[in-house]
Amino acid sequence: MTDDRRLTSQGQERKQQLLDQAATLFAERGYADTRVLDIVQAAGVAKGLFYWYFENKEALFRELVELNRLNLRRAQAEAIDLDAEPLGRIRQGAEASVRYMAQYANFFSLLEVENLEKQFADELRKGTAIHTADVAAIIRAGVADGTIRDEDPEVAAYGVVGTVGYYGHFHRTGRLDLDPDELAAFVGRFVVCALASDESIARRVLAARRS
Amino acid sequence: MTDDRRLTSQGQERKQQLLDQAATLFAERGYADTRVLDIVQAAGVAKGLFYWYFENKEALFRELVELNRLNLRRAQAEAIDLDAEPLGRIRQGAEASVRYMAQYANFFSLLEVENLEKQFADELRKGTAIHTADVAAIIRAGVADGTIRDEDPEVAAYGVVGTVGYYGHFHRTGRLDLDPDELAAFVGRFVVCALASDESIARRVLAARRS
DNA sequence: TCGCTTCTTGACCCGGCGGTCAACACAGTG
DNA sequence: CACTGTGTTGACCGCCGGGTCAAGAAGCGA
Repeated sequence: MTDDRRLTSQGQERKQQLLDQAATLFAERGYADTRVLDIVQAAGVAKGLFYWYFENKEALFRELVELNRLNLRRAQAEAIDLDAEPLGRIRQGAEASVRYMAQYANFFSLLEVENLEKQFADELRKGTAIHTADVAAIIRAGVADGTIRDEDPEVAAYGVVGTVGYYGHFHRTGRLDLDPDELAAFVGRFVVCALASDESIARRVLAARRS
Repeated sequence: MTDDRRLTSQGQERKQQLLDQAATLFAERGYADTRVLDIVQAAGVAKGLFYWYFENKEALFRELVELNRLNLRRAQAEAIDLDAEPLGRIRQGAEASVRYMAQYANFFSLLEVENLEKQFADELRKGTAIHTADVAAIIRAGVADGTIRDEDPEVAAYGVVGTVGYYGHFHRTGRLDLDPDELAAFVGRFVVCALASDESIARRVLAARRS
């Protein structure tokens, strides 16, 4: 199994190059329309080399998705102030996600990935499920403290995850020509207003700044 | 061109059968993983018959997407009371869309389709673009009359379209086990709260009933 | 220099899938 | 019944893309 392969630093660089090129191409064309040949040509290497580093096309894709998921999660964790109130945390996480997706436009949102290939659906839903569960836990706390409308936290969490995913998608596909920070701020307002139990709470949360 | 073919009633039934079977399979497996052979086997006919009715697999898919788009649009138009205030219309359209998608689970939301195949992307965005423009026009009126928060109507419209699309997707893929009417009502609340300029307006709109 | 390991190449293989089309069946009409 | 048009069949074809692997190159350490 290529996963257990010990690579020299040169090997690691080569592998990363393939991953980078693949990420760009998958984002541009989708998984199905990106051939292994396209990836290796973009990297300037021969086709057989691909299989030294990856078991197959699918394995490379899964590795990319997992990397993306972990990086997104890290960006969210870094942006979220654990001492903030629940709705503030929702806002921070949503804004961070939008920024992350704008910055790494060659990685696509989890929901886009989820839709792309049915063969990956069950496993790829893992990212969405984890993110949704995180958001739901925060919403539950917000409902309990009265700052978030009394809705089912699981259901509401899908609204946050979906909003982030869609705005990432529209931005990446060129239909929203906004500065990433502007877009992140808009998405933050959207989800805060959607969830806040009244407008004074929404106003307070949106006025909060984190440095 | 098979589009100009005059079909007997028998031919029309056969063609519809193929479309129906294809819709189900595309929804279950995606376009790429659904072969022409799968479709004709599901319909109980021979493979060559497919090409009597459709130029190719792609043509069938495009026809399905167009049918779906028109039907969704019709469902929205029927649900929207033109005399209602803007935010109420937004709510009605969103709820109708969610209901439509729950009812026709073998047709998928426009945004899902959009993501599926890059080869169709430009044309398939037509549905999203039309829907978004409709919603934006309503939002613009709502911003003008002060009932909708002062945001860019185009940007906000993507939030409505995206929310509907995502909730349709989660419901269809079994992660939201809600009655369609319940789900529609939730989505209606979500978008109304996200957009309303203050909570008394949100309350008024959500209290409104249309028989 | 030699031996071993890692990395790289590209011609080739093969299975799968979209699409073809000659032959045939069926239905309707004069 | 003969003719015409519509509808149907399935063996076959060709192309494409994922994957293979023997041969060779490069790198490293003794």
